[in-house]
Amino acid sequence: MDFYTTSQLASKAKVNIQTIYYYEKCDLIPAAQRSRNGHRRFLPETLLHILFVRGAQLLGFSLKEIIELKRCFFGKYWNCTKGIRKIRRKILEMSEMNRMLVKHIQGLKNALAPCSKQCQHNHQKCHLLKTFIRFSRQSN
Amino acid sequence: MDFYTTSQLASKAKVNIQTIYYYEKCDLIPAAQRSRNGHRRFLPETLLHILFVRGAQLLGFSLKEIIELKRCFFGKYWNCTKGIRKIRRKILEMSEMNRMLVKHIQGLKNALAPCSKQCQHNHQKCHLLKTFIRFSRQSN
DNA sequence: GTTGATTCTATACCATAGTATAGGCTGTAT
DNA sequence: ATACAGCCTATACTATGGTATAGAATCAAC
Repeated sequence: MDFYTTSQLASKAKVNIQTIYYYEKCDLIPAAQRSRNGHRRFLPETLLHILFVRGAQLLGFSLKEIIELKRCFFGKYWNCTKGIRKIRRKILEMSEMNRMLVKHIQGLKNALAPCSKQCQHNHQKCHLLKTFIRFSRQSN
Repeated sequence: MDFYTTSQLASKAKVNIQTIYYYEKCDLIPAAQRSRNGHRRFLPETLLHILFVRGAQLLGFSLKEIIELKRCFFGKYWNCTKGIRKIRRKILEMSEMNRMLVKHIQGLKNALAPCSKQCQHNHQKCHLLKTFIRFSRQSN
């Protein structure tokens, strides 16, 4: 059977070597076996674990959340139901983020509209400043 | 003329006292005058600066960006044109973020669809895992 | 005049997601 | 035998946006 050294794994996954150490320490990838000299020997499937982590990150999960997801999908016992529930929750969270983002974009556009036409150069009258300050009141 | 003490300003703005010190250090609010004993005396308008910062944060600007914005709108010379340009750039940035977010939400939903029907309990066949790993390849 | 509250500065600490560096050990080639 | 590459651990450092704490000075009330 063949194993990957740390640097082989890092280059295949296109991550920094330090990131491999970090992921192992955080239980994001299974701990490697060691050879007599203490060097790590990674199972080739570890690569998939790293890709899973990177994919999940891109999809918006934090490393903390990914550790939980991995327990569902790569743990001793599959617990897809639990994992799927977590993903569904994330989808709701992201939809809410999206709703806020759209609202903020619209808020900025609205703030800009009157300013572009003519600038009052007056703090009391400036629509832009008023919008920003108004925004600070509402955190919903 | 009346001034605010640090704690008065903090309570009016609904932020921590330490946050006031932090904002002053970072040039997010104008440095306060000091009384004989070295205690800060804030101009009442400083409150508006804090509200501006908080509003801009909620709208998606980082403190670093807000420092720049403040130079445009609260600096010695107004430079609205420059400020407006920065805001426009932010709008584009946020629209792009939004595009990605929508894509990620759709990606997650698609990944979940076949899984909900029947779980294969097999790493090679799992659509969910495949989706995550596929995502790790594409960072666009 | 003494207590307790407030203020000040400076430094350390929190989470997040790593990256960089120092110092030591191992392994191979010349 | 020695140089150099690679690997190891541990610690420090990066950025972001603050929060918490220690220790000193000062203020207000009784």
